Amino acid sequence: MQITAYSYAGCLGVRTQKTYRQGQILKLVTRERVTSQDELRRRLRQLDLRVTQATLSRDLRELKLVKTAEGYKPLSAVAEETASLPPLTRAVREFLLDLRPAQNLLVLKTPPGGAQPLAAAIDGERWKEVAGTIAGDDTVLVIAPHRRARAEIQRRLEDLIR
Amino acid sequence: MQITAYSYAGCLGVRTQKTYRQGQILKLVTRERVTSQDELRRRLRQLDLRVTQATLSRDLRELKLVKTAEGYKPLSAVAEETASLPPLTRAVREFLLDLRPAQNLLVLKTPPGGAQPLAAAIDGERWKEVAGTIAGDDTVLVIAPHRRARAEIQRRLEDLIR
DNA sequence: CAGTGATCTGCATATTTATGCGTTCAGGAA
DNA sequence: TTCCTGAACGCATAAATATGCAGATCACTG
Repeated sequence: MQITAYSYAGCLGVRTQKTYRQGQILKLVTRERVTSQDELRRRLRQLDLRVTQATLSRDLRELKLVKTAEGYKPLSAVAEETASLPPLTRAVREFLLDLRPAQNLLVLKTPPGGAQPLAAAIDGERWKEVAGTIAGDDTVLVIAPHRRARAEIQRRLEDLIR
Repeated sequence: MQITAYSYAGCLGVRTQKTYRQGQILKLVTRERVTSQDELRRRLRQLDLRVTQATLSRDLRELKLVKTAEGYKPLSAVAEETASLPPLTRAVREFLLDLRPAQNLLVLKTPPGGAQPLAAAIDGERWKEVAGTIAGDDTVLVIAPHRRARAEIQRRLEDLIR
């Protein structure tokens, strides 16, 4: 027996359907690909929820759903907290895919386009162990004066990963 | 000495500034709040990168940057893989904040509006241990026939968290 | 090199999203 | 009750974003 009593949304006064509607939006969006607010509006209409696009624009903002190439998606809580971290921490978590030492050098791998911002973030720290950085498209070369310094930089970066 | 040789973007032929530009976009966007493509266009112009809004629209898509109330943000790799996970896994990771047992019941806490989709996802599994679910706004009550079943459901949900 | 296909980009415009303002109504306070 | 106040919402439209198409340049290939 599935009880499945969705929506006792009426408990705050039947007038406002906002809470119930937003729940349905979340449900819809996590299940299927919805690529525009107007499409969402039509899907909701099938559930007897009639609202305008304007209202959906407001709902989506409140629910922190963002438009991606694959439709609206929740901006995970993880991604959010990210915004308040120090620049280097953010950059490392966002872009650093791989890290390999080579004598006094450190080779960092990132997704395409990620090298520039990662290198910028490292430069921003002004660590004295860093002689310089060279950033391509998906690779950053960090140059240290000697192996000992390289090891220290490596340790710090690895610490930031989690 | 900071070498900081950004941008040897010319390496594939000077003509295309795409790679370099996208690197700068990433850098800009992770550092400051950019709320529209036109604003981004103006910031880039200060770096001597002159492109139209149309190009930025394409860049942002390629870089998987999404528009949020606080400006454009990277859709973290984490959030992405999420899209391909089973519905219940997604729902749990996205919405489940807290989980507490009470005899044969399980009380799940979610952010506002998250209860409906989470309950729907649980229902979708059609587990025989689940007698039914009741979803409010930020709370789901999962009803099991007895404590043993509740423990099993709890175990499965906890497994999904990570 | 001439030819071919792929990529990048701008332009113009279609499509989509955001928002100022006005209305309605629920929930108090008096 | 009657009068507030604030939330929810639609309407109209402004603002922002996406895209079809065409021109330009590059990377190859023969």
